[in-house]
Amino acid sequence: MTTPTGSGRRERRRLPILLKPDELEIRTWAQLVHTLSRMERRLEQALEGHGLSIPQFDILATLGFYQGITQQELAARLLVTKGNICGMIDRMEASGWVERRSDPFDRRANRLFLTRRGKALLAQTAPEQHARLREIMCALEPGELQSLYQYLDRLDEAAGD
Amino acid sequence: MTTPTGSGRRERRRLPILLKPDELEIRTWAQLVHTLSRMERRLEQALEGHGLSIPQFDILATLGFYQGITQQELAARLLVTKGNICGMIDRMEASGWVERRSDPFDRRANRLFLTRRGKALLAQTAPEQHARLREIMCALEPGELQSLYQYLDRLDEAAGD
DNA sequence: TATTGTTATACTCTATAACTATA
DNA sequence: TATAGTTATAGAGTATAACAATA
Repeated sequence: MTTPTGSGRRERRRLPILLKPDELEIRTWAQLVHTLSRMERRLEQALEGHGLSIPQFDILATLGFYQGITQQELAARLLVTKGNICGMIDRMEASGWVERRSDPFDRRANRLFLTRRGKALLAQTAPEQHARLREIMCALEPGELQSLYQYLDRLDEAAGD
Repeated sequence: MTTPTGSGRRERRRLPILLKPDELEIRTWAQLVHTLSRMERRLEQALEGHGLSIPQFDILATLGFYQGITQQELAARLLVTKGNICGMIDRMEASGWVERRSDPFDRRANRLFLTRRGKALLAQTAPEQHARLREIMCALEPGELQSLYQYLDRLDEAAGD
């Protein structure tokens, strides 16, 4: 049951520490969450001037790279449900950034494409995001960045599916 | 303006790649997001049996470590607004996990404490979360984990405030 | 039958801004 | 005045489940 430090009957201590997250696994996890949160806030600042959220930018960038994928493929890639993607695409289509085209070979499926405006928006925001990322990431040497990438990749696989 | 690859006038190509995110900064960022997302989903599974969300668990764990902090201190630590924390604590107080106690020295402020049930819940969920984390993190050698932690810490600082 | 997408619904997290009570 | 917390409001993102159209 691992009752945490200080199961005490009185709570009058100055700073009763219940849980001491001194193990590296926990500290690294907490750091991962914290770092991503900070970086997201930084990246959001650049996007909100364009009326874009981070998930929307992710979709924009994904469609820029994989034009013509289906909604389900997009959902799988972004690790969200198809219902979620459907709503996201609704909003982004309404904004004129994305276009659904029915797949002629399988008329159940939609193929997703960026519109001209969507491409322009991506062309405008991606370099900004990239610049901000570079500003932050340059805290690491190239070799360290490479290691970081690999560590994350391995954790990703270990987190499995 | 850095128009991405394939500004083409026709869109008939098989897979027109607009953006090639081949720079390590971008790939690492994408990997960071993806890995965290996967790990969160894994950790959520363990929590939802207890009716806990990840943000709630974060609060539980933070209060376990820093009992008696104020709502604003908690907000700053979790990088969210005080209004947000207020609502979170409302819900968690209603669930009987957290207790507000008015600070006798500054009656504007609330000091936050885990209730007995909150402590019990933390004592139950933290080891589970820890076990899951260890399962994933053991994909890295101890030295690598240490490096990962430091890299993230440096990025965190670089992302500044 | 199985699959793609849509719709309906609901909930959590999040933010902002105006408000209160205390300092 | 300034600060801690509350309230009201709003919105995004997310999930689930039932449904339609197509395969």
